[in-house]
Amino acid sequence: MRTHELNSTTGGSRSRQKSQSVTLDVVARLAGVAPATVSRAINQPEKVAKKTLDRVNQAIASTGYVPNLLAGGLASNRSHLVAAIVPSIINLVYVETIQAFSNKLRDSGYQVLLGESGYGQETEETLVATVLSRRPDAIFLTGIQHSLNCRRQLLAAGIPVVETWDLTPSPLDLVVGFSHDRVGETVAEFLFQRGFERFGIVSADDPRAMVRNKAYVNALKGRGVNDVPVGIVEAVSSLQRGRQGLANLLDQGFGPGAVFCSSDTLAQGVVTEAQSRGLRVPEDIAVIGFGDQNFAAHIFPALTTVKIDRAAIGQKSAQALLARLNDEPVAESVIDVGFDIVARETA
Amino acid sequence: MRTHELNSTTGGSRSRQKSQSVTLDVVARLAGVAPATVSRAINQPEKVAKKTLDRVNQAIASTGYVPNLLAGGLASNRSHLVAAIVPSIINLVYVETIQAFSNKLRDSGYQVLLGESGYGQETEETLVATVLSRRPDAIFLTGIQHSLNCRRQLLAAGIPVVETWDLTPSPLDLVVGFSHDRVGETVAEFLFQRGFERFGIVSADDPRAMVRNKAYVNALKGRGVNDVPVGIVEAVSSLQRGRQGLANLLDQGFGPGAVFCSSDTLAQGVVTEAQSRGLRVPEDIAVIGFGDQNFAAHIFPALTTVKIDRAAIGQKSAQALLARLNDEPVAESVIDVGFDIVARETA
DNA sequence: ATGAAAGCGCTAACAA
DNA sequence: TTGTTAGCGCTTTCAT
Repeated sequence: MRTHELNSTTGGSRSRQKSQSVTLDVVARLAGVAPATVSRAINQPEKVAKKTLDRVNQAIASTGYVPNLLAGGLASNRSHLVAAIVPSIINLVYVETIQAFSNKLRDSGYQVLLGESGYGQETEETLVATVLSRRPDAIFLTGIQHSLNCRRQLLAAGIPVVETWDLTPSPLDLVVGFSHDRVGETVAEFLFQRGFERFGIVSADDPRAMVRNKAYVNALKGRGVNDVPVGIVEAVSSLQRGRQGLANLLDQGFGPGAVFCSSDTLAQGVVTEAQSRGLRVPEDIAVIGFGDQNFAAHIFPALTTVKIDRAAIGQKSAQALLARLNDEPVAESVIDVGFDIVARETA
Repeated sequence: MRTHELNSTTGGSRSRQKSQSVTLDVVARLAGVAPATVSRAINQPEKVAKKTLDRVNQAIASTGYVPNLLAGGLASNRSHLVAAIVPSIINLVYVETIQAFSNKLRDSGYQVLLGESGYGQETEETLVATVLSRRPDAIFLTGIQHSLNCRRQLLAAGIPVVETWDLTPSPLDLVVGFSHDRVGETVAEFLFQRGFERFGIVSADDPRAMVRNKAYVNALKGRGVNDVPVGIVEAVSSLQRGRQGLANLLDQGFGPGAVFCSSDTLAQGVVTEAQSRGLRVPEDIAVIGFGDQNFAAHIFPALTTVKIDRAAIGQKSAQALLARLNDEPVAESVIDVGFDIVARETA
């Protein structure tokens, strides 16, 4: 028996509280109905006579009854929990997607269980197992690369799955994202059109960024640009790492030219480093970021970047999952949210 | 019966999967032992003979068994879930605390259920109820202000509670944080010592920031400074709002002087706005932030700020909660993590 | 519209 | 060390 003593509101006396002893049965007895009726009153009030409903609600209020969703989930085989796995919770970019996802699901009575996988497949696999033990009704994944074991577990769980932030013709179930290949190409094209002659990269070593970088380099190669110096930094972007990245590039003799960054944060670091060295942006160093985060439009000079509708990824993921959960037909299992280049002052 | 079809690894065939039908009993039968033994093998392996353990583990591996924690939690009255409620999940400052909290708890087999309350007591109350229905073993709260109903619910739940990011002599149960009053005073003192003569504030309208502001203004008053213009912006800090905040102050005729910001993000906005107007930092506008976020040391000029050990709040909260959960004596129920002023270039 | 009864998958005494 | 027996608190047919 676990009980704990909490200070009362007055901060004074300490008395033993029986832990959560108000159950459905207690409410039922108090309302003079069967437990099943209380259950219905809570979950399908339209199936209960108004008079009964009132009595039940009053009993609930007077007891302060809080349903036990562990029991409910076990009995109904629906946990009303949706798991979401992101590489990093301190990366705003993913959190904004999760926020939209979460809000949309909340409206339908689901709660989101958030997990942080880091940028490796192994930790993802472990996390998926952990999270599946809570029997979520559906699961949100970041990226489309998962270990074989992870795929198996997901398959065995028999729940709707949405993979996000990328695209593939053959998703596990559903996929909502955009093409990183096309981003890389489009950025190359954009910078080329702007008349830059030297091109560099400052990128985190995350897999999706690498895809963009590769496409960028290839597109440039197609334009006759063969030397594209790269400054790779560790996976969690920060302003500091952006500064290091540019310093690195400059050390490699990178002259006047444009730098494609794998995130706006890194881009901001590049701008900062340039400024602190007295280099002009964009004349000496032009910069294009990725993400169009909130600050992008407001730093000085304003950041040119690739705009990703992060909230849309969350919303559409929720929407698709909800359709699955309601056994509605899903119009399309591959949803492309696209991207745009927002030309501001840095490139 | 909810079953869903997922593409198999090969992306080809679509076959119905029975949803998670591997239970403890199946594993037990396969291993030729009683269900209880499998349970022990998983939860207290030291109480099981090595030979038996091996057989069980093999059965688990070959079936891909994933325990059902809803059932486990119901039976044992321990969900191995700890709820954490923060005002905003897109505010890095709180998320960093949660990350440390989460990591520490993971080591002891707990998973964190994260909830976002916004900056109001009502939504917090609703969220607490929602979250308690999952029967968490403990709960992490941000701030010390909660509605009466919320306090009641928490009390009734009978679980350990830690309030954070603030201090009070009479916590609900445990509190880990620092004194916002003292921050305000200390900042005033610091700026005064540096020889500034005019003082302003750019602040979000969140309650804890307001406490700091008030203490700052009072301390200044004690020094004979009576006019402290304030630029208040909406609760979610952003670079843009920082810029607006300074613009606002400047419109009020704020001359050369120092500005105390309620977050580093706002401070960065203030610096940016100053720069974009050709004002010198710190000569014309000096700035002190709050938080010492990762970027603070690396923006240009480097930000002077109040350093809060956010990870320590998370760790110590986890530690204290863990002690409660293990029925160990808790040395102190009020834990002050303190703060420091980091003098860099902006003030 | 409501009630009775069975059981979801697991853990926790207690026996053996 | 292992097995047996009861539930945990709910939802869900199936009756009524």
